[in-house]
Amino acid sequence: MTAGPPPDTRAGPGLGPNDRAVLAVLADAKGPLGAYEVLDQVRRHGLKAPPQVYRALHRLIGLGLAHRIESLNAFVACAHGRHSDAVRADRAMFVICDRCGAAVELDATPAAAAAESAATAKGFRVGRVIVEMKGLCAGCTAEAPGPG
Amino acid sequence: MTAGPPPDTRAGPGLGPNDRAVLAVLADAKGPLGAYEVLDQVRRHGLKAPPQVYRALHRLIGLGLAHRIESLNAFVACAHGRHSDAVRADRAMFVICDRCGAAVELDATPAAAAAESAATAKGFRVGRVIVEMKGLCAGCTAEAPGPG
DNA sequence: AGCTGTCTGTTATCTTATAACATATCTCTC
DNA sequence: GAGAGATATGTTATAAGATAACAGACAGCT
Repeated sequence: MTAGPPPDTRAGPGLGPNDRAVLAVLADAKGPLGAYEVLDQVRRHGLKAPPQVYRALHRLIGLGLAHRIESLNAFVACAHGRHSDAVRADRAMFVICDRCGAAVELDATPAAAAAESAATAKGFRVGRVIVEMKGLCAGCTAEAPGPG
Repeated sequence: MTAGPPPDTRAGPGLGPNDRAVLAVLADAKGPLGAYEVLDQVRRHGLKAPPQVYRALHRLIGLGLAHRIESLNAFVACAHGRHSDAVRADRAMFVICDRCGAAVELDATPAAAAAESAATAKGFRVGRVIVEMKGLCAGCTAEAPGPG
């Protein structure tokens, strides 16, 4: 038999130990994490430099296991673990609470369809669609002042 | 009468000379500009440091005269010069050509409504809605390889 | 063994954005 | 026109986000 432990394929093929460490940190997080916050958390796994984290993040995003939130320059684990072919990774959208920082992943399909329709009418061929909302989550709305 | 030239109010009240310089650069640009690209262009107006540019950009965005494109960390002049109350500044969306860098501003109202609907159903109170699309513009689609 | 491709480690650097503090300017009031 | 308050500006330093470039390790294949 070969020496060494068998590869851990829990999270799917093609993931190296760095990828799994980064994914685990994102999955445990309460909300979106900046790349350097991830780095702080994975130092105990031996990762030391930004490129290691960014490489893992890029792979995870490519596999649909994580998402980048553009308006925060931050990253989250995908709420679905892994997207099926039917639910494309780039059809996720986020609502982000300005008060508590929580980010909730929602299906972007209807919004993306409306957006894509307008773009296609202008002759654009659309690839990725980014939809992000800022506001207050249910809990923070209850506590915050405001109309009605 | 007071000494000195009368205030230039072409672009509206409340704009200082820095704001007008930054806005003029954005309006002349072929596409979205990074804050440091703007800075390079306004050095001839005497601006020297990033905070001067960022402060002007923040004011312009607040007034609806410019937009930030989150996925590019870049800025554009608003295509409409100034939004009326009826067409809210935060109801603009962008399609960005990955090949030539062009960014076209479109009305985000239908897409934003669809997105907001999903968020409201989860108890969110929505403020700003960000919709950005990446892809190929009509011209670049014609030149680029691909299906159909 | 030798080749190839992927993943990893490391240093240095680049880009983007803001904190903090000082100075000036404008306007309103008395 | 002197003083107070708000707004705009200038400047230095630094925080935060991201990548280029190169070196080493390791698996699978012929």
